[in-house]
This record gives sequence, structure tokens and C-alpha cells, in this order.
Amino acid sequence: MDRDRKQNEILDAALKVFAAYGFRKTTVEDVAEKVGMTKSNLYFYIRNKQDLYQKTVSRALQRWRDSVAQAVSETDDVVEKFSVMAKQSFAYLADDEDLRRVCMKDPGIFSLSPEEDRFSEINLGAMQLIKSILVQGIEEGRFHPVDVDHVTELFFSIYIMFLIKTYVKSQGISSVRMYDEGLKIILRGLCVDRQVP
Amino acid sequence: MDRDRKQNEILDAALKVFAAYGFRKTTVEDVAEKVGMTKSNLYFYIRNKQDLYQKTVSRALQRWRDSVAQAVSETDDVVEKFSVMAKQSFAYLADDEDLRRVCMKDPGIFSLSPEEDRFSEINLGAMQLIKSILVQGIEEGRFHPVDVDHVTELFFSIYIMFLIKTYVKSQGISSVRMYDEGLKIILRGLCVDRQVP
DNA sequence: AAATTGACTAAATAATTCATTTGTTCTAAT
DNA sequence: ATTAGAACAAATGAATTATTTAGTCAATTT
Repeated sequence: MDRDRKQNEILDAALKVFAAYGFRKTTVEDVAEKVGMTKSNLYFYIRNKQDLYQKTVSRALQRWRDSVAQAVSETDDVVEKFSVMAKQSFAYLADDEDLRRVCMKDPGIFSLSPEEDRFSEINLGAMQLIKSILVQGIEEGRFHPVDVDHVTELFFSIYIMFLIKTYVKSQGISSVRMYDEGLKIILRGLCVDRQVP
Repeated sequence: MDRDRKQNEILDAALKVFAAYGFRKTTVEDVAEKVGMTKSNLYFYIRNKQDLYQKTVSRALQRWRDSVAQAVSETDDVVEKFSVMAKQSFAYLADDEDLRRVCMKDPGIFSLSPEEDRFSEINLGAMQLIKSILVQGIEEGRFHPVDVDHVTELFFSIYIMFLIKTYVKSQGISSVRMYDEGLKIILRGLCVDRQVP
């Protein structure tokens, strides 16, 4: 089946177009043109514009999540895992220009309230990663026995907040410094054993 | 001069009206009626609608800040100060219904980016309080020697984020729990000496 | 059969116009 | 010094028309 390859081709093209114009201002004809087919034929592959957008962004977000999971899996130490997760999650967007542009034009992609999170499925996966690291750390006696669910949500919220500050509004360098300082304090407050910095 | 009393009367009335209808939907006639004077006479006291709103909200925010400063001043211990500041700052809005309503109708009052903060003068004051406590804690050797400016901004951002989560979107009970857990972790990560919880 | 197209329609969006409200000023009276 | 009422410009809202665009379909090509 060649169907899947074409699907991906379409999603790749769509990401570029959405990155350039934003959801509102791109027409499905724009996307069709980018792929090199007619609008009506594009509809052979997509359900509708909204769905195309959802799938496009979801795919990009999944790449992001996978990249973090990959980086985390390369170490065994929980504390290291936590640190890598935090850093990789935050740094990723700097390299994915298209996704970054899409996010800037549609700030709602990063939502501070779970109810209105249009990509909750993917974000729940990200939170699952945080939670699993917390649980592992607590089991190993490396982390304090915190309220895992609430702390997971807390960390995720702080993380999202920084994404917004850094990539949606663009307070680049200052917020990066804040993120680093915050990570240090949180790690220190989380860890049981103390090594003098 | 009776002028100031009248000014305050107006600002009090305006807060109630703005709380009820929001900026957009209140007319200056509504406010005038609430104070018990005609629209045109109200203009003897105010510059324009926008300015009235600004002054009204500013005054309410100042009461907030003063209430926190007052609570903090009642203890000498830095760690206690930090804790009181965090708790009082967060809890205050629960009691000030009018201000809370205004904030819910105008989420822009809480801004995560300093550039678009319409009440930066007041918020800078709040940050000054955080900073002074941090500095005192570090000087006394109770806090780790963190990057004061960035950590101040960090804490303030997290705080604002929680205000938004709790009072603008209304994720009440869950976000309160998150706030408490977060405060514990941050205090532990901030403090030099360790007392087992 | 699966993939593609151009023609078609219903719905959304944008542009225009006109009517009403409302922010703001001014003059005159108390 | 304070107030009220009239007056006006600017903003807002409602109603109308014109244009674009999302989405469908029958016909054609591969």
C-alpha cells in the first residue's frame, strides 16, 4: 500500500503550509498545491480541514515526544533521567522550526488547563513519562515520597508555562536561564541525598 | 479637600460595576449611576474610561500586595517569611470577590510576559518582596546562593501561573494541592539545612 | 478498482452600509 | 467648586450583499 506514504507526504506539506499561514489563513487548496494535487483529490485522503490540522500537529508533537523518550532511555540513573527529560523536552522546539511557527500562531496548542487541551492524548503520554520517572525515583529511595499525581501535573504545568514564555512569547534567553535555575532547585528539593553543588 | 474621598468612592463603585459586567460591557453611565451622579459629572473626576479601569484595578491590586506585605512583616524567620508570602499571596483572591470577578473577566491582568503586563508597576513591587526575602535568606545562610534575579522571576511566574489556573480557569481544588506540593519541593530545594519532614 | 479531476453547492468570511449606542467635551446653571 | 443637560464624534451593532472557501459528486483516467 502506497497510501501511508502519501498520507505522510500530505502531513509534511501541511505542516509547512500551516507554519507559514496558520490554520485560519491556509486554504485546503494551498495544501493541495503544496503536495502537488488538486483540492478535490486531497479530499480523497483527508476527512476535513480541521482534522488535517489535528493530525498534522499531532504527528509533529509525537516526533517531539519520541525524541525525548529516546534521550531518556539512554541512561539508567533516575536523577539523570529526570534531568535529561527536562532539558530535552525544553530544547527540542528550538530545532523544529515548522512546529515552532505553528505553535506561535496557535498558542492554544499549549494549554494550561487539561479540559481545553486539544492534544491531551499526546500530553498525557508526556505526563506519563514524568510520572514513571517520579515513581522510579521514589521506589529507589532517590526522590522524596511526594504526591506523584499532583507533582506530575505541577511539573508538566511549569514546563508548559516555560514553553509559552520561551516560544510563544519570545523571551528567549532570560527564560532559558530561569528554566535552568528552576530545574536545579526542583531537583534539589526532589532528591533525598544531597551532594554539595 | 474632600476630593480624595470622592475619588475612592468612585473607585470602589467602579470595582463593583466592572466586577459585574467587565470592562467592555460597563458604560461610564453605569459607574456614574452606582456612585450616584451623572455621567458628565463623573468626568470631572476621571480622565476617561480606560484610565478609570486602570486606576480601579491598580487600587485593588495594591490592597492585595499590602495584605501580603503585612502578613510577611509579622514574622522574622526568613523561611517562615517565604512560606507566609507564598500562601498569603495565593489565598488572598479567594476572599476578594470583586477583584476575583474582574480578573476572571480580564485574564490579561495576569500576564506571563512582562512586556504585556499592564500592571507591571505593582507586580514589580511584588517581585521586589520575593527578591528581598531571597536576599535575606541567602545572607543569613538559610537559602542556597541562587541567581536572585532569575529565581525571583521564576517564582513570580510560577505564582502567576497558579493564579491563572486557579482563579481564571477554575481548577480549584486540584491546583491548590499542586501549589502546596510545589511549595514544599521549592522550599526544600531552596533551604540549606534539612529537617526531615 | 483506485486515484484523480472539474464542476457544483452550501456555508463561512469579508466588505459595505446604515442605525444606535456610548465615550467625551462644552456651555450654562447652581 | 460642583453639577446637569445638550451636543458631537467615534465606536459598536445589525442588516445586507458580495466573495471565498470547505466539502461533495459524477465523470474520467490510470
